[in-house]
Amino acid sequence: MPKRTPTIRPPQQERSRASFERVLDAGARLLEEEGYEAFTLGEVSRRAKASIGSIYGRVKRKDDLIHAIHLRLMDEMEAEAATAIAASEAERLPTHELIAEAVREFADSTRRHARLLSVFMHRAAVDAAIAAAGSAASRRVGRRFEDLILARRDEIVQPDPERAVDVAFRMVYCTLTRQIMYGPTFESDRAIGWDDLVDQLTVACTFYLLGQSRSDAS
Amino acid sequence: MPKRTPTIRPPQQERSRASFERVLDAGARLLEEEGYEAFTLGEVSRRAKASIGSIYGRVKRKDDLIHAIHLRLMDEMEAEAATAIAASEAERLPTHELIAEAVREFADSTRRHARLLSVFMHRAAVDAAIAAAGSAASRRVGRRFEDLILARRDEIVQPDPERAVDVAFRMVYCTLTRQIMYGPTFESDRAIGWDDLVDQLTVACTFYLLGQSRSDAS
Amino acid sequence: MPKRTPTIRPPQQERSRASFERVLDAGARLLEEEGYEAFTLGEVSRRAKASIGSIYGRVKRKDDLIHAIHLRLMDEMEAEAATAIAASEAERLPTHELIAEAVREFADSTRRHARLLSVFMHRAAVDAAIAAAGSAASRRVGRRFEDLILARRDEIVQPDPERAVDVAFRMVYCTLTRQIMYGPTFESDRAIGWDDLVDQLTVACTFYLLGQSRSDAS
Amino acid sequence: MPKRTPTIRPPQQERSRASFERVLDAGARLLEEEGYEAFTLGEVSRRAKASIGSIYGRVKRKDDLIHAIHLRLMDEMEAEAATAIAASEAERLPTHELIAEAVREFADSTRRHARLLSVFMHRAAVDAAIAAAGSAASRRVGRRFEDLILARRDEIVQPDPERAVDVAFRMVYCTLTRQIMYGPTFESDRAIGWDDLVDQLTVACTFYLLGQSRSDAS
DNA sequence: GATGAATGAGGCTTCATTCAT
DNA sequence: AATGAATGAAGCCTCATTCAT
Repeated sequence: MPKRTPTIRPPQQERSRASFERVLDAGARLLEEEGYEAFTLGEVSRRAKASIGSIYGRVKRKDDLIHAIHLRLMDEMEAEAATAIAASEAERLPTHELIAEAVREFADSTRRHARLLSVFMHRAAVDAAIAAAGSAASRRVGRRFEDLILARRDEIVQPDPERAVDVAFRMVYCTLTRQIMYGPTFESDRAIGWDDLVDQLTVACTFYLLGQSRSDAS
Repeated sequence: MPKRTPTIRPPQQERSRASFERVLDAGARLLEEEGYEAFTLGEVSRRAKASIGSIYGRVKRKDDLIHAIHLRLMDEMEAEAATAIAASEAERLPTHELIAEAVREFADSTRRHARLLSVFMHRAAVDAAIAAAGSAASRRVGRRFEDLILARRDEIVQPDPERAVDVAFRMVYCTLTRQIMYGPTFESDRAIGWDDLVDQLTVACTFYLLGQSRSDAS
Repeated sequence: MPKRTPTIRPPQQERSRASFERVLDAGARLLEEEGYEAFTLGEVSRRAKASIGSIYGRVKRKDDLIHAIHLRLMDEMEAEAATAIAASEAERLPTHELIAEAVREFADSTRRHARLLSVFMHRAAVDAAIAAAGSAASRRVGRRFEDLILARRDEIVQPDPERAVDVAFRMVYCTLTRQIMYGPTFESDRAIGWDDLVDQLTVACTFYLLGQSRSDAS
Repeated sequence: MPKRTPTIRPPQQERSRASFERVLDAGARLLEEEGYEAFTLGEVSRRAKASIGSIYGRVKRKDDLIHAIHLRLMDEMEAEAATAIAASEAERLPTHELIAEAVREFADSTRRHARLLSVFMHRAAVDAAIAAAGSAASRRVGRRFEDLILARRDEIVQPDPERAVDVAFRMVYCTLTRQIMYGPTFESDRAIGWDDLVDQLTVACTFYLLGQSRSDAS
């Protein structure tokens, strides 16, 4: 578990750790509530009741503060994913239920952090550091998802199981993250509910990976 | 065909029309090449060899210029989609080939306009007018896609064919647009090629919509 | 006479030329009166009655404004030197009077621009562009001084006349510029008057270049 | 020997003295290596491994720290000058060799401390305390130089020997300090070497003070 | 005394928008 | 209508100095 926060000067007094924690919290809430364009140091400073100068005591530039908030989120989501996957593995479920569970866990975590995640994903288009960290976190989650299902490789009907599992993960990942980025009616008139969409993604993955017969139950 | 450009003052003279056309072209290229943050009126004016004042003669504010460029792109992409769908309908293909063709046409159009589309999609998160226009265009394309396939409704194995076709469109739309926004290795380590991904999305849709048996051919 | 002002965007309207001229004047006076540390864009803008933004319409950054003021000064001083040297050449004076005249002309010009020149000389220690431009101007003046006297090369008693004339110019240049940079009592308790110092430098040069005998008159 | 350090609170404990000594050393090196603009208390503190607070325990404000460093340098250079002059006096040299020796000693000392000295000279333009202390030190050195040579007053050919020796000192002082402040090619294209320049200054002084005949040897 | 975190004034720079010509 | 210069509101960032621990 390597430390990945080189852009932050660690505080050397307890008092300041708490203050910077307030800054990170205020910054995250500000991003959630008002979006990136409203994320000015003046506003962060106002909300966190910490001077601009004290923020610059911890980070070298504004972007580094964003990165710090991002890393916190990525770490939190990864921990959630790890816990969920470990739980699923322990249960010895039939494969189609394993897929359903994995998709649902991922969906829940994504939805829980929807607003903040969405801001960072947009930021990733422009900020290489966020793109790199976000991509790395996604890939780690993706690897876990794929390993979990590849443990049942012999049930997969596609000729290249690795590729198929990868495509399945992408479909789930991209469809769900798009919903949180633009809402449920961006690309279609149908206002499909979140749970309904998650179910259908599960069905689609099951058909695609396992073939029709295995999912007769659903 | 509703008038969707209320924010632009139509030019009175031919010479102005040409000049504003240059502005739209230069703006589009600037967005493609340098992204939204570099899109300043000063730079647009420089590239289009048109004065800032003359731009303000056509639009009330900077965002309206972005909107005008966006609308042009949406119109162009919709026209492409309409042509493609009409061609597919005329061919009387077997359903799984129809799906493959529809997915491929959509993918081609998306890819052709990748850079510019990507900028506008990010803008949509922050600019309600772009979100609305982008969503409307996507929905029109989605409706066409879904109607095309729903013409074969009785071949669909899912209990709610409308919903299933909708989910299928979303999976294709979201997975492909995400690739153009973040590249092929954002969410996964596997560097899957564009064509390969398009193929696999087709397979996944076919399995999901038609069940395993119908797609034995692929 | 090459144009040496690449850092300034030339105004394209007459009105703006006048405004920028006011900015240069106000900037020069501010430097003279308050020195470099007080040279803030806010103060320049206030004195020139021109907005900060309008200054940035002409220069890319604050330093470029300083450079523009510097170049104006260098050009003016060079023109003065050229005129003076031309006049001295025309007179066909005996060599020791020629030296006296050249030294005096240089001294007058230096003294006339003392305050501003002093600011720029200090700036040269830190700003490479000013050092380069200041050095180039000094060298052009030095070359003229040296050529003027080397026209009488056969009267020079030192074994390497070029070097001797060069050293003479340096002694005059350095001693006089130091007086304007730090005043007449920095390096010595004796409060020597400017004219007296200029005279003595002339005598020293004459003894050094021509030997004792030629300067018996002084 | 007047007390010239009123702005520094003397340390009460031995440990503090050592710590403040480290601050002075680090500050001097920082000025030498990076110049005045990089001289921030944060950086001094970092280099000296002493807290900012502890620096403020010794000095009332940042400038006072600069002054302390400056005084140390002035004291050191004066001690060097005193030693050198005493040695020259003891030797009973012919006058022109005495001049040569005095000039050379001064040149050596100046050159040894070039970087730091240069920073302080520029600072003197803006900081009156540095100007005063620097001027006082220069004047003490100048007085020694002049007294040394005025001991041979009857060999001086100029009508006002005091003034002539003063001018000679100024020429040497100003020409050499300018070389260390701006380098050997600022005011002239000719790249004259340091030793060569020192020699020629000696020759010039000798001609000026003693007349041509006495320096035939050189 | 020592520490270093916190403060906040102040400087530079950008750019959408206005407006005189 | 067209031009592009002028405006001024923000925003970022630095650092001398203070002060709680």
